[in-house]
Amino acid sequence: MEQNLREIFQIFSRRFGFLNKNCCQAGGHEISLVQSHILYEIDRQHHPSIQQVAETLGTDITTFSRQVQSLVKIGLVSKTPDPIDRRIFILSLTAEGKEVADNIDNQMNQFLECVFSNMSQDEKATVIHAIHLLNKNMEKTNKCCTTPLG
Amino acid sequence: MEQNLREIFQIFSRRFGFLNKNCCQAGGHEISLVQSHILYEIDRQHHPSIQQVAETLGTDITTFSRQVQSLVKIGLVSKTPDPIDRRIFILSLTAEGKEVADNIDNQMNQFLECVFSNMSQDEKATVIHAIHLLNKNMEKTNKCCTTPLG
DNA sequence: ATATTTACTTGCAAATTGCAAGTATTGCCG
DNA sequence: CGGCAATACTTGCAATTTGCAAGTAAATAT
Repeated sequence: MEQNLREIFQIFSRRFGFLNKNCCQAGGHEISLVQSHILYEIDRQHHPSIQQVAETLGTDITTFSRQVQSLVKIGLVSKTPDPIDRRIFILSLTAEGKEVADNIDNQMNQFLECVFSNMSQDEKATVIHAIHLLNKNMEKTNKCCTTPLG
Repeated sequence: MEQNLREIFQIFSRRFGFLNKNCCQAGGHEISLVQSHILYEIDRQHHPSIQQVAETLGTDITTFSRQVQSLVKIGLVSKTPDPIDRRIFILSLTAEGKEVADNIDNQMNQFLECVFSNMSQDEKATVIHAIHLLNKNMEKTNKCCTTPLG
């Protein structure tokens, strides 16, 4: 029963990473994996600042600043100065950016549905419940271990 | 019940990625995330060739060739020509490399145990079972969806 | 015996990264 | 109010990482 915990997570995480990579072209835009993550996160958060998204993704702020610039240049993201605090830029997806993000999301979900299609309803529910459990507990465990999570 | 499947996986995968990143210095060697993945995979496979590991990790072979060179240079990996087919180089961890890989692995598992420590035995078993299910089904689903997994 | 394939390596040139140092705006404290 | 620190973001490098093209060397096919 006490197997190597890391191994099963490592394999799963790698495969999920491949999936993310493969779905990058889904929007017809050939964006990079990093850009895909950024689109995803801007879509998910409610009018986030540059700082917020950079931190969420664990990216250096200067690197992130440039990534955003490139996404603005290709017309997928727009930067709006915060009306209250003008040091801050609010990020949002353009119509085109939203479309790309949605296409990627659909393709991801489609693949995942496909993975689940070989499972019973019970198994599927179990898996979803398990991931929720993991997420909840990983969040709680931020300061538990010697190495803090970023 | 029908929530966004991708989301929960995306969050989990990202967090697990952070964990991997944070454990890179565990061996006292300050290696990069990519190097950590390579050490892990060399350790896991049984005397793999350069080609094999590159493919497993989804890395371009030329990039991978250079990554291996750097790991050889810092003394964590050794390249041995295959006695039967001399085009092939067999990869293995040096004693030091094995130690680094083990340290990282221990730290990863330690953190994961910590995450599980807030769960009941039943919950833990459920999660482990769920990840196994996922891995099994993701493997089966290679050619299922329109976008093939790498 | 020659051609093709396979495994791996190098030459670039482009893209990505992060630290240091910058600007601009806001908040703080006397 | 005025000056000083803090915050949000941007640019200047310089180093690293990346991948395609083109190479070498060994094995396999014809």
